[in-house]
Amino acid sequence: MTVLLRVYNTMSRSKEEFKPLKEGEVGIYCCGVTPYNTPHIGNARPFVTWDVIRRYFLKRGFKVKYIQNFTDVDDKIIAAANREFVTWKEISERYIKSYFAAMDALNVRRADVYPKVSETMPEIIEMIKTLVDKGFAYKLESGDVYYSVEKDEEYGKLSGRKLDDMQAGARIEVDDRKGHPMDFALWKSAKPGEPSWESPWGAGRPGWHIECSVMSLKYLGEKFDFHGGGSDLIFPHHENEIAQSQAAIGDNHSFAQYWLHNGFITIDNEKMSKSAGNFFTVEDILKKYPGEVIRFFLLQTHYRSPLNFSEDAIKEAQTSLKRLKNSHDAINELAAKINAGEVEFSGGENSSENIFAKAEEILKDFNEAMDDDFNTALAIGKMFDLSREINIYCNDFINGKISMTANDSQKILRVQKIFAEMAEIIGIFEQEENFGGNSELVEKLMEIIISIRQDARAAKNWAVADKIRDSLKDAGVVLEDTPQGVKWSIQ
RNA sequence: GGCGACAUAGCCAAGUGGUAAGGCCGAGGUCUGCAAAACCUCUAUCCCCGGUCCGAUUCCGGGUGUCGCCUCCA
Repeated sequence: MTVLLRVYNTMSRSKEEFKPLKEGEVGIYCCGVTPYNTPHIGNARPFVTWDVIRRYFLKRGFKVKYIQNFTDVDDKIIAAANREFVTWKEISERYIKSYFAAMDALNVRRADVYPKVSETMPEIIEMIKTLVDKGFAYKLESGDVYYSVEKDEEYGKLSGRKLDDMQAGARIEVDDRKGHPMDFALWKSAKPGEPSWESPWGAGRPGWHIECSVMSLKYLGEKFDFHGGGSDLIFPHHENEIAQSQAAIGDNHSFAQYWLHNGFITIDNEKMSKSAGNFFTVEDILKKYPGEVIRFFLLQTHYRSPLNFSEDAIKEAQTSLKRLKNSHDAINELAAKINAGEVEFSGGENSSENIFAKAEEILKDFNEAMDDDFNTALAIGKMFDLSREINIYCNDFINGKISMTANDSQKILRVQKIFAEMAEIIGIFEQEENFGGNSELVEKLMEIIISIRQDARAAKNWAVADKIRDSLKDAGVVLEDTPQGVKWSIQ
């Protein structure tokens, strides 16, 4: 297996050739969410990105192990619980559910494991103990345990900063009990009313960062291939993870080999964030647009680029996705006819030659685009190229301009497969259309309406025919009069 | 103050040392009872100034602008 795949590694700030640690296998750790409220579209971007990356590796024959955590013990969860007079567990469970609902809508496949902080306590305590024993961490009177950044010569290597250059305390008050202003908490002593776990340093809970070090080690080992997340996690989160993990393991080349970070979603070109209040939840967008459209919107831009969210932008994504969908439907219909033996073959023609050759070439280009740091924007562009070829062929065939031999039909089936393969990696056209209730009933009603309209058309009663079509359109149902009869679809 | 990213047509967005994918919108045409869908045609010298090079949008330097990280954050 020689896959020449290049990825942009934040650690080196350049594209590197991907070499799996184990031939044919990929281990991925993507930082998950802190479940304290419903996910917004910016939160969703890394998960859609990694979903595509995973699909691509699987398609290329890799065995993929994909881990994504839930940080279910956290200040904000506790704060939310206190506000609502419920337990932290209730809050985290509620928003984990809401997270999964959003991901299902976006057609994001489940990770292999979703470890939680609350279920990884013994291992977390174990690693902190190791860090204290090795002298990388120290305990305060209060029971808090801190990681000492000065003990780590390489601290700052991911984010490219030096301790001296950072303006610690510029925006937040420095806790002067700490040895160095940048030292960060591994273990926080329990305050009254907070959830806590027993530890060698007294009752408390883990600090942020340590959970990801522990969980990745637990499920992927000391070395694994990819670690991902949003760019805002580069510092301090991932920097601190590296510090902890490498100190604990005692090897500066352990932990993740490639660091991939996605750009932000913006609103009016400003970062979307919960604290700034300028966000759109996935749930809200879903009220107006299918999850597939949101997913497609995210993937039309390269994952490292910023992506500005707006109603117009998502509308455009919907329109262009429809274009691909039309081709998808057209080629599938033709393939179904071939498979059902409904296509009459005639000799002599070689109608599929052109589209077949182009499809194979486009698939190659598509894969090359994905090989180049998962360039979904380019890859999707290739899909549009094939889409045009499919439209031309299907139209010509339907209009009787061309015919097929048995050999052509096999090539057309291959073209259909190629288009489907690309769609599968992007993750579109996999969700059932929502008929908004009893689809059987809707089918029947539409049959009746269309038949009445056809009678009107036969009688050249255009006023009635057009009124039916226009009214349906207002209701979100589109009618198309084609040579093969009337087609309808829900907008 | 430190570090970093980006700047491509009306809009969105790829990309390459040898004059620039794709999508949306718009215009014209074909098809249609009219539409819709689809197809065809048309719409850019890539922020500014230097430098390297036979040649730069692509490399280097400077400038301007926008954004991000240095606090929780995807």
